[in-house]
Amino acid sequence: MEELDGVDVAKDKRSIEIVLDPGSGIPYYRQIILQIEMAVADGRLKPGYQLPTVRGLAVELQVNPNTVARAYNELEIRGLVSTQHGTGTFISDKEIALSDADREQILSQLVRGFVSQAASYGFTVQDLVDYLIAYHEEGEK
Amino acid sequence: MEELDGVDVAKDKRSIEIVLDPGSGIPYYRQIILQIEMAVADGRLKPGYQLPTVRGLAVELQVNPNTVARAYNELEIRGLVSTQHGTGTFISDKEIALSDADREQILSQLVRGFVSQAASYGFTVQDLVDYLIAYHEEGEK
DNA sequence: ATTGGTGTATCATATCACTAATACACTGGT
DNA sequence: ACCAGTGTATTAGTGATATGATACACCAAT
Repeated sequence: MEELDGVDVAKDKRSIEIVLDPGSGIPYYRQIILQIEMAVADGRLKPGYQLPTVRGLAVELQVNPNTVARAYNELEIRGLVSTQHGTGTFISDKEIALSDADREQILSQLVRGFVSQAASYGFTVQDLVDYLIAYHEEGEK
Repeated sequence: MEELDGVDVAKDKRSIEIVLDPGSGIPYYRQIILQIEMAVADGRLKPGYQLPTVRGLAVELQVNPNTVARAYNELEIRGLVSTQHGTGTFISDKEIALSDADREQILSQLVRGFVSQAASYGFTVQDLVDYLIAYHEEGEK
């Protein structure tokens, strides 16, 4: 916590901005999850970074510590973060947290749900493939 | 209900087999929705076909008529079926129920949600495209 | 108009999801 | 050992969700 040579030590702790929208109909704990997911996905949070403490974030968001804890807990189950009791909650390397078989299973389940949902709107799998490819190329430019 | 000349009249009414799994954790009304969605998606139910009546299906599934009605109601909101009070519930042409622009918008939203969700598990869009294509080819054989 | 079919509306109830209050348990530096 | 910081567990209250009981309303054929 000191600066030996005038250079700030990397604290691996970034303040991530989390905002709750009470009128969204989305539960608080889920809003927290989503925003952390996003931050990880787009690189704002990197492996090793410490998340705000349960209490700290709870005060900031004017919410019960349990609500934050629940979000963190669910993120840990998914392997996105790793918590040390008494120390804090940190972003983990998601890639290696799950076995390939697990990832395969999850992906399968996600796709199945997606296809089913889209089918109810009359979309075929071919539609989805086409659109997704377009979406992919879109994101690259 | 009679056969004048020995030929069954086309009734536009097919008995679609719906099965409820009490242990799946999926609500009955949702299971009904899903199975009808699937049947429409793969062509077992075509526009104009009449669905089982609310009461009939309720008795068959040993469930309250309200539960079936709820499923049908939700399907109507999505435009997948059309109900005539006092007459019955029928598959509608979903394809033309929505404008192309609406469909595009919905598809976009679905894909966005799917990609976001998958991203939280560390999957890239490329992963999704690959898997979806595999899934598609799988379904064709 | 009556009747037997259809979907609909209202209310009750059991269960679950979400959040909070509060107390507990672990960790690291002093 | 202490203490200030961290996450955790238990319990309870509120609201939403899912289902059912029951009565109502519409339609078509007679």
